[in-house]
Amino acid sequence: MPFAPVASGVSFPDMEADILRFWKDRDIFRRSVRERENGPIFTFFEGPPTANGAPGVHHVLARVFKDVIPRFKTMQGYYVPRKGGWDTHGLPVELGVEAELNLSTKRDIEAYGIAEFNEKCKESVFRYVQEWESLSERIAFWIDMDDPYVTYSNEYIESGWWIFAQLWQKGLIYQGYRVTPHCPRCVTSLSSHEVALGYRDDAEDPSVHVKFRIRDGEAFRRLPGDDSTPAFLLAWTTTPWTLPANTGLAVAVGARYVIAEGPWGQDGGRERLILAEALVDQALEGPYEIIGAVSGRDLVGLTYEPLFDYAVPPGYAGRVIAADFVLLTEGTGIVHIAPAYGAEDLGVGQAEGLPVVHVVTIDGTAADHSGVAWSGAFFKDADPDITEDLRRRGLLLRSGSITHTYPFCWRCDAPLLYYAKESWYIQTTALKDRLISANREIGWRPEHIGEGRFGEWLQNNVDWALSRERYWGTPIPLWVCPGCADHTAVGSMDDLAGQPGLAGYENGMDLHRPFIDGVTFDCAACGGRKRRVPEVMDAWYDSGAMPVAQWHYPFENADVFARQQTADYICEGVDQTRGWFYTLHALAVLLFGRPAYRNVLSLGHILDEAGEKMSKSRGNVVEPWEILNARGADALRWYMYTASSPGNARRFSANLVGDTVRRFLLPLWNTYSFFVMYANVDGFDPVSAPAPPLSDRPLLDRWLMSRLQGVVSTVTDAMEDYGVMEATHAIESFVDELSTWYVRRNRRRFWKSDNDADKAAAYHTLYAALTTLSRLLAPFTPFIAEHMHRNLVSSLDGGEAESVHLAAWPVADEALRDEQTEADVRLAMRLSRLGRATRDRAQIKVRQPLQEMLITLPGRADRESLERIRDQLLEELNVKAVRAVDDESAFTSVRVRPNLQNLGRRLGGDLPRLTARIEGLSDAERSAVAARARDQQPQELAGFDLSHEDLLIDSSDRQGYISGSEGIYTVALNTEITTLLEREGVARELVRHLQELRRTAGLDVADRITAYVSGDGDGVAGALSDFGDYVRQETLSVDILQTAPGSGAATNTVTLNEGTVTIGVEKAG
RNA sequence: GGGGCAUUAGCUCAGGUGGUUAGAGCGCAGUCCUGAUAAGACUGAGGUCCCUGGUUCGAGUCCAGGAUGCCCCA
Repeated sequence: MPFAPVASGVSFPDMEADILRFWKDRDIFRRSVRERENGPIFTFFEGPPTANGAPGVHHVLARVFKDVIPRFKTMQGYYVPRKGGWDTHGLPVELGVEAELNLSTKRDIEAYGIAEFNEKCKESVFRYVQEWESLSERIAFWIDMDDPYVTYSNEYIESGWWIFAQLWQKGLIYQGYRVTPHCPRCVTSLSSHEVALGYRDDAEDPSVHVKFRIRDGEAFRRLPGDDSTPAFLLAWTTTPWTLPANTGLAVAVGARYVIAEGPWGQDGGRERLILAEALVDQALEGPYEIIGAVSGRDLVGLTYEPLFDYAVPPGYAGRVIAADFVLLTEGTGIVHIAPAYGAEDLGVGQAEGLPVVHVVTIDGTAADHSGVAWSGAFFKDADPDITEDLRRRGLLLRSGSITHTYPFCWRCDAPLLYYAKESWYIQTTALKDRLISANREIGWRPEHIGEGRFGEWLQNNVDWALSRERYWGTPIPLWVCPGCADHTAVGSMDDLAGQPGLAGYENGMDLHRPFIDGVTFDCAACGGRKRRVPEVMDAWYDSGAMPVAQWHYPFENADVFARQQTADYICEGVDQTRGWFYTLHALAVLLFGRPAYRNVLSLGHILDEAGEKMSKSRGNVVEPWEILNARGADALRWYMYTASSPGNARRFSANLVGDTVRRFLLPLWNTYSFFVMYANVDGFDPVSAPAPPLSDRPLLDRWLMSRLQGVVSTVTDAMEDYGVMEATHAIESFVDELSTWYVRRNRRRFWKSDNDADKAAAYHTLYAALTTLSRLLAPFTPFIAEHMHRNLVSSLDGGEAESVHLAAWPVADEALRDEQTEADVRLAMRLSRLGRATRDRAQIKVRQPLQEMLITLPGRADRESLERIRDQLLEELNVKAVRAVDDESAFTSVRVRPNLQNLGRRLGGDLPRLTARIEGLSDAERSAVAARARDQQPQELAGFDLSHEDLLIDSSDRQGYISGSEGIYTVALNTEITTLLEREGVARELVRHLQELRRTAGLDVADRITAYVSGDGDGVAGALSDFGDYVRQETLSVDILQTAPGSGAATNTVTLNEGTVTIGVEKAG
């Protein structure tokens, strides 16, 4: 037997386990990479996961898409090294450990000990590494996990330091403020995720309208109204405690503002208030008059008296600035800006040069100022005092309270505040233009991310705040002198080791906090002692540093880095747009002036069946192992590739993967199993058996080979454009046609007893399709592809690759393309479908032969096609003849009747004259009349003027025919069943029942038998007298006895032609 | 509040550059075929292509506005 038997019932998970063992034993992954070492390089970057949680099905999505492109490129001959990695730093890791140790504040952590805390973090990040590795292996995500990069390693950190020093030298690092959500009780910043946990919809806060007095000056005097009437800018806020920190007011330049005058002074004196026209009715009450209007643009530059002067710089004048976030739907259209307490405030404040003024300390209490009543009060508790103070001074127009959404700490329930802290920044805005132009060199899938989500993000680029006042991260390598504030950016360990007066440093020491904090050295400028700044890097910095740091560049691997510094392909979830996709891009552009990757596939999220995001807290996470154990990795992979465009969010459930098995994998496997079964019976050897030239093979063989080339080229083109879904859909429809048309139509060629050229052609054709398919499938369903390849190709003599993953990607042979043949077969399939539908309607089963099928074929090309596919139609539809006709008149007749309801009353006794005329119409006349009527044209008949409503037109199948149509094609079956046809039908029924019995009796397909047929009804006898030879031949019967079955025979009773018949089979001789 | 995406059959989703009759799988109903057999095939029912306008000879597709959902950012 040339091939190992392939059972049609298969357990994909078991099969895959065998393949996994084979890959491991024969080191296939490593070899697939190494054997291409001299090919052109194709660089893949792994966006590393954090192994402090178990991988879910969404990780499978990312990993199978990461996997498929490198596999494809490898087969195309590229060298595709795939270095794995682990992301290990960051706040989520710290939070996990905090929860475990029951710590809730930074004070707690420091009391616990930074060294011990970081040790716990380090332990936690590999807690699930085993799980990640085994899942990756199980889904056949091929990545080098033996030598991964680990972001906490000293080497990785050192490369990060080098990058930082580079940026420092380019002058791209500076210190500024950054606003973060802050919990005053825990004294810690919260991540956005944590903030989201604590929103409350029913938070009650003050709502106050306050008046900022405009300073005298040129702009003031240009305002409408009397200069002697004081003028104020009216602003609204829900956080009175931030008012002492106000340093600006923002307006919308495009909006109209009005000057209202009314008795708002302390003693009822007249005052002017400026506010947005659209909000006058909302904001003002009581008598007032509008005395003029100005545009927002005109207000910009006005200066005003601060409400409080104790915190702002001495003599400070507030300034009106423009901002695009000013709303005209609530408030006054003039927004109070306190840069220390709002991200937008800080952003616009920095752009406009407003000072950052703090009036609250880090633990949430109002800063001490002499003479300030609320000194030391909790910030929220200061609101009434501040409001009252403003009222006393006549600076409050209204006060009340509102209920709105406000965030609270998810741990301790304290109200959060947005708080500006000193932070280190990378000045990405300095290279904004290059960031944008470099983005145009990147191929985005889906395309819209590049222009949309990512492009917009770059357009609105703000500097990257990269420091965190945390513990478990890459320490910022910046040492500062407390005396003269001189900074040293350390770019390597050698750099550090070479500093003058170094203390606390040891070779090979852990570079993390707290150890690195103890390293000090002398300040060259003033002789002071330089200490490291306390912050660590944002963990995103680690991720963006990965192209450099994974190789410990520039300290090692300069050659490797030179070849692999730009990725040809990366792939992650769409949530990485402003994460990894951005940090990679930013650092590469800043350091090297070029993009970090050429192509990026951004994946949509996986939702549950109800369209809800999967999350642990919702409890709707699908466990990947359940699916893998039940259906296998190929099924899950194929599902991921085919189910939806990869960039779209997709609803997921385990059932859908089961559909994949039924729809695709099983038909594929059955086709493969079919081939092996017969090839083994016949001892077919693809190497030694002569292959008839393709031109000598039957139409369907040429069709299949042509289709195959088409699929190869479609899949190749799609994959080169990262169109995984398009590629897999093309394969899917090919497999469908292979299984439901080629194999089904050609079964007989495989099991007939002649070992002729026709059979050889069939074997070679199907063999070529299956082996090419195995290579096309290799990147997508690596297991089944491997099984097919190992069994069909590697098993042969002749040095073929022992793994499909070491084989070459197929190249389409255009010479085998044959458009005409493909069109022929398309027509055959279409007409067959139509014929079957018509039989269905006629209630005549396919096993009953019919005399003739007529087909209307309008075009000459189709008529020529018909000649080539006639045999297929005869067999497929079980008719004796197929005939093309010009139109439907051969099998339908048009009927024209007078509409008696209309005509009866009108014509009365003349009616019979018309009726006679209509009945006497010739076929041609009748058609013409019907055509005019259908066209809603009036016409004259037998002297009567008739509208189209006076005639009833319908058509019906002619006696003995039944027809059906689809598009431009109509077929009609001659339904007359002659005695001979009926007998042939019975014979075929008999054959089927005997075959069925053969199988249930466990006979081999090659066994010869004696058959018994007995029972009432003479249909059987008639059928056997006319078609006995046929029955014998089909069932391999030596003899058919019309008697009760012998005692050794397997028997069955069947209903045949409405009679009950007993049949039996028995192995002959 | 800003940006992005999605909305097509009961469900999950396809539908380059506008073009004859909008498709697939699942599910449902009914058949068929079977020397691939615990497979397979076919047919049928099922559609306001989210809504409203516009451009066009022609719109599921392009444009504008709106609705709903999801994501990112505030």
